[in-house]
Amino acid sequence: MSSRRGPGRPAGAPAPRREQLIDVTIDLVSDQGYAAATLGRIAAAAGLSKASVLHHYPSVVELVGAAYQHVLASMVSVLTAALEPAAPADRPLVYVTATVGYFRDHPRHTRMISEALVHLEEPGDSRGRQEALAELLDEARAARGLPTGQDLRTAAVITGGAIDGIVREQLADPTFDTSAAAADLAAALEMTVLSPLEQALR
Amino acid sequence: MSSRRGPGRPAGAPAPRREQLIDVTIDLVSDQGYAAATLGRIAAAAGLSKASVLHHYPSVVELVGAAYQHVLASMVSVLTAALEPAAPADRPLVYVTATVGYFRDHPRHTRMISEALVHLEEPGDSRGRQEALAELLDEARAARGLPTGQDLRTAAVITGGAIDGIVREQLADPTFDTSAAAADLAAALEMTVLSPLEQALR
DNA sequence: GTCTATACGCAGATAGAC
DNA sequence: GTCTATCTGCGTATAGAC
Repeated sequence: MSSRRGPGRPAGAPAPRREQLIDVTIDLVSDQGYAAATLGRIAAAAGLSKASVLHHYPSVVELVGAAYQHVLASMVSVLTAALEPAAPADRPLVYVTATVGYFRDHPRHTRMISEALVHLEEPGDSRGRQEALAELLDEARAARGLPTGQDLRTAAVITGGAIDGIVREQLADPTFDTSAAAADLAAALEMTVLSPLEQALR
Repeated sequence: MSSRRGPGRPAGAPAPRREQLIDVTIDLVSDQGYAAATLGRIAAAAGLSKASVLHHYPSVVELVGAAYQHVLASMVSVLTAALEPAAPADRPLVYVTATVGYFRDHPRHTRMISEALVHLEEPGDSRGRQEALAELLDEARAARGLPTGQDLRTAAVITGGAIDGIVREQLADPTFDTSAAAADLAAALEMTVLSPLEQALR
Protein backbone atom coordinates (compact mmCIF):
# COMPACT_ATOMS: atom_id res chain seq x y z
CA MET A 1 0.00 0.00 0.00
CA SER A 2 2.81 2.40 0.83
CA SER A 3 5.20 1.26 -1.91
CA ARG A 4 3.26 2.78 -4.78
CA ARG A 5 5.40 5.88 -5.11
CA GLY A 6 7.26 7.08 -8.17
CA PRO A 7 10.85 6.03 -8.64
CA GLY A 8 13.74 8.20 -7.50
CA ARG A 9 11.80 9.65 -4.59
CA PRO A 10 12.17 8.48 -1.00
CA ALA A 11 9.21 6.60 0.35
CA GLY A 12 6.64 8.94 1.86
CA ALA A 13 7.83 11.96 -0.07
CA PRO A 14 5.07 13.91 -1.82
CA ALA A 15 4.61 13.80 -5.57
CA PRO A 16 5.61 17.30 -6.68
CA ARG A 17 3.09 17.54 -9.49
CA ARG A 18 0.23 16.56 -7.23
CA GLU A 19 1.40 19.11 -4.69
CA GLN A 20 1.54 21.77 -7.36
CA LEU A 21 -1.94 20.91 -8.59
CA ILE A 22 -3.32 21.14 -5.08
CA ASP A 23 -1.56 24.44 -4.72
CA VAL A 24 -2.98 26.07 -7.82
CA THR A 25 -6.41 24.70 -6.94
CA ILE A 26 -6.25 26.34 -3.54
CA ASP A 27 -5.23 29.58 -5.19
CA LEU A 28 -8.10 29.45 -7.65
CA VAL A 29 -10.67 28.78 -4.95
CA SER A 30 -9.14 31.44 -2.75
CA ASP A 31 -9.27 34.07 -5.47
CA GLN A 32 -12.49 33.24 -7.27
CA GLY A 33 -14.36 30.60 -5.33
CA TYR A 34 -15.09 26.94 -5.98
CA ALA A 35 -16.83 27.63 -9.27
CA ALA A 36 -13.51 28.81 -10.71
CA ALA A 37 -11.74 25.57 -9.86
CA THR A 38 -12.29 24.11 -13.29
CA LEU A 39 -10.15 21.66 -15.21
CA GLY A 40 -9.13 24.17 -17.85
CA ARG A 41 -8.21 26.86 -15.38
CA ILE A 42 -6.31 24.46 -13.14
CA ALA A 43 -4.38 23.15 -16.14
CA ALA A 44 -3.55 26.64 -17.35
CA ALA A 45 -2.45 27.76 -13.90
CA ALA A 46 -0.21 24.72 -13.57
CA GLY A 47 1.18 25.08 -17.08
CA LEU A 48 -0.17 21.71 -18.12
CA SER A 49 -2.74 20.36 -20.50
CA LYS A 50 -6.09 19.24 -19.20
CA ALA A 51 -5.27 15.62 -19.95
CA SER A 52 -2.11 15.85 -17.88
CA VAL A 53 -4.03 17.11 -14.91
CA LEU A 54 -6.34 14.14 -15.16
CA HIS A 55 -3.33 11.87 -15.30
CA HIS A 56 -2.54 12.84 -11.70
CA TYR A 57 -6.08 12.91 -10.40
CA PRO A 58 -8.90 10.79 -11.73
CA SER A 59 -11.32 13.70 -11.84
CA VAL A 60 -11.62 17.36 -11.02
CA VAL A 61 -13.89 16.60 -8.11
CA GLU A 62 -11.24 14.41 -6.56
CA LEU A 63 -8.59 17.05 -7.04
CA VAL A 64 -10.69 19.76 -5.45
CA GLY A 65 -11.54 17.39 -2.65
CA ALA A 66 -7.87 16.63 -2.10
CA ALA A 67 -7.10 20.33 -1.99
CA TYR A 68 -9.84 20.84 0.58
CA GLN A 69 -8.62 17.96 2.70
CA HIS A 70 -5.13 19.39 2.53
CA VAL A 71 -6.33 22.73 3.84
CA LEU A 72 -8.52 21.15 6.47
CA ALA A 73 -5.73 18.93 7.74
CA SER A 74 -3.48 21.95 8.02
CA MET A 75 -6.00 23.80 10.14
CA VAL A 76 -6.76 20.84 12.34
CA SER A 77 -3.06 20.33 12.91
CA VAL A 78 -2.54 23.94 13.94
CA LEU A 79 -5.58 23.96 16.19
CA THR A 80 -4.60 20.72 17.83
CA ALA A 81 -1.13 22.05 18.53
CA ALA A 82 -2.63 25.17 20.07
CA LEU A 83 -5.16 23.32 22.22
CA GLU A 84 -3.03 20.49 23.52
CA PRO A 85 -0.79 22.49 25.86
CA ALA A 86 -3.62 24.67 27.15
CA ALA A 87 -5.41 23.98 30.40
CA PRO A 88 -8.88 22.50 29.85
CA ALA A 89 -10.43 25.48 31.55
CA ASP A 90 -8.93 27.78 28.93
CA ARG A 91 -9.38 25.68 25.83
CA PRO A 92 -12.61 27.26 24.58
CA LEU A 93 -10.92 30.64 24.60
CA VAL A 94 -7.85 29.20 22.91
CA TYR A 95 -10.11 27.56 20.35
CA VAL A 96 -11.72 30.86 19.46
CA THR A 97 -8.53 32.86 19.19
CA ALA A 98 -6.58 30.10 17.48
CA THR A 99 -9.29 29.53 14.89
CA VAL A 100 -9.60 33.19 14.06
CA GLY A 101 -5.81 33.47 14.11
CA TYR A 102 -5.46 30.59 11.71
CA PHE A 103 -7.56 32.30 9.10
CA ARG A 104 -5.72 35.55 9.66
CA ASP A 105 -2.42 33.77 9.06
CA HIS A 106 -3.64 31.63 6.18
CA PRO A 107 -5.77 33.88 4.02
CA ARG A 108 -5.44 31.50 1.07
CA HIS A 109 -7.25 28.86 3.08
CA THR A 110 -10.02 31.08 4.31
CA ARG A 111 -12.39 31.10 1.39
CA MET A 112 -11.86 27.43 0.67
CA ILE A 113 -13.01 26.43 4.14
CA SER A 114 -15.60 29.14 4.36
CA GLU A 115 -17.36 28.09 1.17
CA ALA A 116 -16.90 24.41 1.76
CA LEU A 117 -20.16 24.10 3.65
CA VAL A 118 -22.01 25.31 0.59
CA HIS A 119 -20.16 23.54 -2.20
CA LEU A 120 -19.09 20.30 -0.60
CA GLU A 121 -22.20 18.85 0.92
CA GLU A 122 -20.72 17.00 3.84
CA PRO A 123 -23.01 17.75 6.74
CA GLY A 124 -20.89 15.59 9.00
CA ASP A 125 -18.10 18.08 8.82
CA SER A 126 -19.54 21.17 10.44
CA ARG A 127 -21.28 18.89 12.89
CA GLY A 128 -17.90 17.64 13.94
CA ARG A 129 -16.59 21.10 14.61
CA GLN A 130 -19.56 21.97 16.76
CA GLU A 131 -19.42 18.79 18.74
CA ALA A 132 -15.74 19.33 19.39
CA LEU A 133 -16.41 22.83 20.62
CA ALA A 134 -19.30 21.67 22.77
CA GLU A 135 -17.01 19.11 24.33
CA LEU A 136 -14.37 21.75 25.01
CA LEU A 137 -16.99 23.88 26.68
CA ASP A 138 -18.20 21.04 28.82
CA GLU A 139 -14.69 20.14 29.95
CA ALA A 140 -13.90 23.76 30.68
CA ARG A 141 -16.98 24.06 32.84
CA ALA A 142 -15.99 20.90 34.66
CA ALA A 143 -12.48 22.26 35.22
CA ARG A 144 -14.00 25.38 36.66
CA GLY A 145 -16.27 23.52 39.01
CA LEU A 146 -19.45 24.39 37.15
CA PRO A 147 -22.24 21.92 36.47
CA THR A 148 -21.82 20.08 33.18
CA GLY A 149 -24.01 18.64 30.48
CA GLN A 150 -26.47 21.35 29.50
CA ASP A 151 -27.37 23.27 26.33
CA LEU A 152 -23.77 23.29 25.18
CA ARG A 153 -24.76 22.46 21.65
CA THR A 154 -26.53 25.77 21.32
CA ALA A 155 -23.55 27.61 22.76
CA ALA A 156 -21.29 25.81 20.31
CA VAL A 157 -23.53 26.63 17.38
CA ILE A 158 -23.64 30.28 18.35
CA THR A 159 -19.91 30.47 18.97
CA GLY A 160 -19.06 28.66 15.77
CA GLY A 161 -21.31 30.98 13.82
CA ALA A 162 -19.76 34.00 15.47
CA ILE A 163 -16.29 32.79 14.48
CA ASP A 164 -17.47 32.34 10.92
CA GLY A 165 -18.90 35.83 11.00
CA ILE A 166 -15.58 37.28 12.08
CA VAL A 167 -13.73 35.35 9.41
CA ARG A 168 -16.17 36.40 6.72
CA GLU A 169 -15.86 40.00 7.77
CA GLN A 170 -12.11 39.73 7.42
CA LEU A 171 -12.66 38.33 3.94
CA ALA A 172 -14.87 41.28 3.03
CA ASP A 173 -12.71 43.90 4.73
CA PRO A 174 -9.08 42.96 5.35
CA THR A 175 -8.63 45.95 7.66
CA PHE A 176 -11.07 44.46 10.14
CA ASP A 177 -9.34 43.75 13.44
CA THR A 178 -10.06 40.08 13.83
CA SER A 179 -7.81 39.69 16.86
CA ALA A 180 -9.82 42.23 18.79
CA ALA A 181 -13.03 40.63 17.60
CA ALA A 182 -11.82 37.21 18.69
CA ALA A 183 -10.92 38.63 22.09
CA ASP A 184 -14.38 40.15 22.39
CA LEU A 185 -15.98 36.87 21.47
CA ALA A 186 -13.81 35.00 23.94
CA ALA A 187 -14.75 37.47 26.65
CA ALA A 188 -18.42 37.04 25.85
CA LEU A 189 -18.04 33.30 25.98
CA GLU A 190 -16.32 33.61 29.33
CA MET A 191 -19.09 35.75 30.68
CA THR A 192 -22.03 33.77 29.37
CA VAL A 193 -21.16 30.10 29.53
CA LEU A 194 -17.94 29.76 31.49
CA SER A 195 -18.84 31.86 34.50
CA PRO A 196 -21.13 31.20 37.47
CA LEU A 197 -22.84 34.46 36.59
CA GLU A 198 -24.75 32.68 33.90
CA GLN A 199 -26.46 30.51 36.46
CA ALA A 200 -27.69 33.46 38.47
CA LEU A 201 -29.33 35.10 35.48
CA ARG A 202 -31.44 32.14 34.45
CA MET B 1 -43.01 54.07 -16.83
CA SER B 2 -45.91 52.49 -14.97
CA SER B 3 -48.12 51.96 -17.98
CA ARG B 4 -46.06 49.15 -19.46
CA ARG B 5 -48.18 46.35 -18.16
CA GLY B 6 -49.98 43.70 -20.13
CA PRO B 7 -53.59 44.29 -21.13
CA GLY B 8 -56.48 43.01 -19.06
CA ARG B 9 -54.62 43.38 -15.78
CA PRO B 10 -55.10 46.30 -13.41
CA ALA B 11 -52.13 48.61 -13.16
CA GLY B 12 -49.68 47.47 -10.52
CA ALA B 13 -50.85 43.87 -10.57
CA PRO B 14 -48.09 41.30 -10.85
CA ALA B 15 -47.47 39.37 -14.04
CA PRO B 16 -48.48 35.81 -13.16
CA ARG B 17 -45.82 34.13 -15.28
CA ARG B 18 -43.06 36.19 -13.75
CA GLU B 19 -44.36 35.35 -10.31
CA GLN B 20 -44.42 31.69 -11.18
CA LEU B 21 -40.88 31.80 -12.52
CA ILE B 22 -39.66 33.46 -9.36
CA ASP B 23 -41.49 30.83 -7.40
CA VAL B 24 -39.96 27.82 -9.10
CA THR B 25 -36.55 29.48 -8.93
CA ILE B 26 -36.87 29.89 -5.18
CA ASP B 27 -37.88 26.25 -4.92
CA LEU B 28 -34.90 25.09 -6.94
CA VAL B 29 -32.44 27.11 -4.88
CA SER B 30 -34.10 26.01 -1.69
CA ASP B 31 -33.90 22.35 -2.58
CA GLN B 32 -30.59 22.11 -4.42
CA GLY B 33 -28.75 25.40 -4.10
CA TYR B 34 -27.97 28.14 -6.55
CA ALA B 35 -26.10 25.83 -8.91
CA ALA B 36 -29.37 24.06 -9.65
CA ALA B 37 -31.13 27.25 -10.71
CA THR B 38 -30.41 26.69 -14.36
CA LEU B 39 -32.41 27.75 -17.39
CA GLY B 40 -33.34 24.22 -18.37
CA ARG B 41 -34.43 23.22 -14.91
CA ILE B 42 -36.37 26.40 -14.34
CA ALA B 43 -38.15 25.94 -17.64
CA ALA B 44 -38.98 22.32 -16.89
CA ALA B 45 -40.24 23.18 -13.41
CA ALA B 46 -42.45 25.90 -14.83
CA GLY B 47 -43.68 23.73 -17.69
CA LEU B 48 -42.24 26.08 -20.30
CA SER B 49 -39.55 26.02 -22.92
CA LYS B 50 -36.23 27.72 -22.26
CA ALA B 51 -37.02 30.38 -24.82
CA SER B 52 -40.27 31.20 -23.07
CA VAL B 53 -38.49 31.71 -19.80
CA LEU B 54 -36.14 34.13 -21.50
CA HIS B 55 -39.12 35.95 -22.92
CA HIS B 56 -40.05 37.02 -19.39
CA TYR B 57 -36.55 37.65 -18.11
CA PRO B 58 -33.64 38.79 -20.25
CA SER B 59 -31.26 36.29 -18.70
CA VAL B 60 -31.06 33.62 -16.06
CA VAL B 61 -28.88 35.82 -13.90
CA GLU B 62 -31.58 38.47 -13.86
CA LEU B 63 -34.24 35.94 -12.98
CA VAL B 64 -32.25 34.51 -10.11
CA GLY B 65 -31.47 38.02 -8.96
CA ALA B 66 -35.14 38.91 -9.05
CA ALA B 67 -35.98 35.82 -7.02
CA TYR B 68 -33.36 36.77 -4.48
CA GLN B 69 -34.62 40.34 -4.27
CA HIS B 70 -38.13 39.00 -3.79
CA VAL B 71 -37.02 36.89 -0.86
CA LEU B 72 -34.91 39.64 0.60
CA ALA B 73 -37.71 42.18 0.37
CA SER B 74 -40.03 39.77 2.13
CA MET B 75 -37.60 39.36 5.00
CA VAL B 76 -36.90 43.05 5.29
CA SER B 77 -40.61 43.76 5.36
CA VAL B 78 -41.23 41.27 8.15
CA LEU B 79 -38.26 42.47 10.16
CA THR B 80 -39.27 46.08 9.76
CA ALA B 81 -42.78 45.30 10.94
CA ALA B 82 -41.36 43.52 13.98
CA LEU B 83 -38.90 46.24 14.87
CA GLU B 84 -41.04 49.30 14.36
CA PRO B 85 -43.40 48.87 17.34
CA ALA B 86 -40.62 47.76 19.69
CA ALA B 87 -38.95 50.12 22.12
CA PRO B 88 -35.46 51.11 20.97
CA ALA B 89 -34.00 49.52 24.07
CA ASP B 90 -35.42 46.14 23.05
CA ARG B 91 -34.82 46.26 19.33
CA PRO B 92 -31.58 44.29 19.24
CA LEU B 93 -33.30 41.42 21.01
CA VAL B 94 -36.29 41.69 18.72
CA TYR B 95 -33.93 41.73 15.75
CA VAL B 96 -32.33 38.48 16.83
CA THR B 97 -35.52 36.61 17.57
CA ALA B 98 -37.38 38.01 14.57
CA THR B 99 -34.57 37.12 12.18
CA VAL B 100 -34.27 33.58 13.46
CA GLY B 101 -38.05 33.33 13.53
CA TYR B 102 -38.29 34.47 9.93
CA PHE B 103 -36.12 31.64 8.72
CA ARG B 104 -38.02 29.18 10.87
CA ASP B 105 -41.27 30.33 9.30
CA HIS B 106 -39.93 30.61 5.75
CA PRO B 107 -37.76 27.55 5.21
CA ARG B 108 -37.94 28.00 1.44
CA HIS B 109 -36.18 31.33 1.81
CA THR B 110 -33.48 30.13 4.14
CA ARG B 111 -31.00 28.57 1.78
CA MET B 112 -31.44 31.28 -0.80
CA ILE B 113 -30.41 33.99 1.63
CA SER B 114 -27.88 31.83 3.38
CA GLU B 115 -25.97 31.03 0.21
CA ALA B 116 -26.39 34.45 -1.30
CA LEU B 117 -23.19 35.75 0.23
CA VAL B 118 -21.27 33.10 -1.66
CA HIS B 119 -23.01 33.08 -5.01
CA LEU B 120 -24.11 36.66 -5.40
CA GLU B 121 -21.05 38.77 -4.81
CA GLU B 122 -22.64 41.87 -3.40
CA PRO B 123 -20.47 42.89 -0.49
CA GLY B 124 -22.68 45.88 0.15
CA ASP B 125 -25.47 43.63 1.25
CA SER B 126 -24.09 41.91 4.33
CA ARG B 127 -22.42 45.16 5.21
CA GLY B 128 -25.81 46.77 5.30
CA ARG B 129 -27.17 44.17 7.69
CA GLN B 130 -24.30 44.62 10.05
CA GLU B 131 -24.47 48.37 10.01
CA ALA B 132 -28.17 48.22 10.72
CA LEU B 133 -27.59 45.93 13.66
CA ALA B 134 -24.76 48.10 14.95
CA GLU B 135 -27.10 51.06 14.82
CA LEU B 136 -29.79 49.19 16.70
CA LEU B 137 -27.25 48.30 19.36
CA ASP B 138 -26.09 51.88 19.67
CA GLU B 139 -29.62 53.20 20.01
CA ALA B 140 -30.48 50.54 22.54
CA ARG B 141 -27.48 51.48 24.62
CA ALA B 142 -28.52 55.11 24.44
CA ALA B 143 -32.05 54.25 25.50
CA ARG B 144 -30.63 52.39 28.49
CA GLY B 145 -28.42 55.25 29.51
CA LEU B 146 -25.19 53.55 28.53
CA PRO B 147 -22.35 55.30 26.72
CA THR B 148 -22.62 55.07 22.94
CA GLY B 149 -20.30 54.85 19.99
CA GLN B 150 -17.84 52.05 20.70
CA ASP B 151 -16.86 48.72 19.12
CA LEU B 152 -20.42 48.08 18.02
CA ARG B 153 -19.28 46.89 14.64
CA THR B 154 -17.54 43.93 16.20
CA ALA B 155 -20.58 43.13 18.30
CA ALA B 156 -22.73 43.32 15.19
CA VAL B 157 -20.39 41.07 13.23
CA ILE B 158 -20.36 38.51 16.02
CA THR B 159 -24.12 38.66 16.50
CA GLY B 160 -24.83 38.44 12.80
CA GLY B 161 -22.52 35.47 12.49
CA ALA B 162 -24.18 33.79 15.45
CA ILE B 163 -27.59 34.25 13.85
CA ASP B 164 -26.28 32.71 10.63
CA GLY B 165 -24.89 29.83 12.63
CA ILE B 166 -28.26 29.16 14.21
CA VAL B 167 -29.99 29.33 10.86
CA ARG B 168 -27.46 27.02 9.23
CA GLU B 169 -27.86 24.53 12.04
CA GLN B 170 -31.58 24.55 11.46
CA LEU B 171 -30.90 23.85 7.80
CA ALA B 172 -28.69 20.90 8.69
CA ASP B 173 -30.92 19.60 11.45
CA PRO B 174 -34.57 20.68 11.33
CA THR B 175 -35.14 19.39 14.85
CA PHE B 176 -32.77 22.00 16.26
CA ASP B 177 -34.62 24.35 18.59
CA THR B 178 -33.88 27.68 16.97
CA SER B 179 -36.23 29.60 19.24
CA ALA B 180 -34.31 28.53 22.30
CA ALA B 181 -31.04 29.28 20.56
CA ALA B 182 -32.26 32.72 19.60
CA ALA B 183 -33.30 33.34 23.18
CA ASP B 184 -29.87 32.26 24.38
CA LEU B 185 -28.21 34.55 21.90
CA ALA B 186 -30.44 37.44 22.90
CA ALA B 187 -29.63 36.82 26.55
CA ALA B 188 -25.91 36.78 25.78
CA LEU B 189 -26.28 40.02 23.86
CA GLU B 190 -28.12 41.52 26.77
CA MET B 191 -25.42 40.48 29.18
CA THR B 192 -22.42 41.48 27.12
CA VAL B 193 -23.25 44.65 25.25
CA LEU B 194 -26.54 45.95 26.59
CA SER B 195 -25.80 45.81 30.29
CA PRO B 196 -23.64 47.99 32.55
CA LEU B 197 -21.91 44.80 33.62
CA GLU B 198 -19.88 44.88 30.48
CA GLN B 199 -18.31 48.15 31.50
CA ALA B 200 -17.16 46.80 34.84
CA LEU B 201 -15.41 43.84 33.28
CA ARG B 202 -13.25 45.80 30.88
C1' DG C 1 4.21 12.21 -18.00
C1' DT C 2 2.84 14.92 -21.34
C1' DC C 3 0.69 16.14 -25.34
C1' DT C 4 -3.14 16.84 -29.31
C1' DA C 5 -7.40 15.57 -30.87
C1' DT C 6 -11.83 14.41 -30.03
C1' DA C 7 -16.22 13.42 -28.04
C1' DC C 8 -20.18 14.46 -25.18
C1' DG C 9 -23.22 16.90 -22.44
C1' DC C 10 -25.09 21.06 -20.52
C1' DA C 11 -25.99 25.89 -19.89
C1' DG C 12 -27.19 30.23 -21.98
C1' DA C 13 -29.01 32.54 -25.57
C1' DT C 14 -31.01 33.82 -30.42
C1' DA C 15 -33.98 33.31 -34.73
C1' DG C 16 -38.02 32.91 -36.49
C1' DA C 17 -42.56 30.44 -37.02
C1' DC C 18 -47.13 30.08 -34.95
C1' DG D 1 -46.55 34.14 -25.31
C1' DT D 2 -45.04 30.10 -26.68
C1' DC D 3 -42.81 26.99 -29.37
C1' DT D 4 -38.84 24.31 -32.18
C1' DA D 5 -34.51 24.61 -34.03
C1' DT D 6 -30.06 26.06 -33.76
C1' DC D 7 -25.71 28.09 -32.23
C1' DT D 8 -21.89 28.98 -29.26
C1' DG D 9 -19.10 28.23 -25.41
C1' DC D 10 -17.48 25.70 -21.53
C1' DG D 11 -16.51 21.86 -18.55
C1' DT D 12 -15.34 16.92 -18.22
C1' DA D 13 -13.35 13.18 -19.78
C1' DT D 14 -11.15 9.64 -23.07
C1' DA D 15 -8.05 7.86 -26.91
C1' DG D 16 -3.93 7.36 -28.49
C1' DA D 17 0.62 9.24 -30.08
C1' DC D 18 5.15 10.75 -28.33
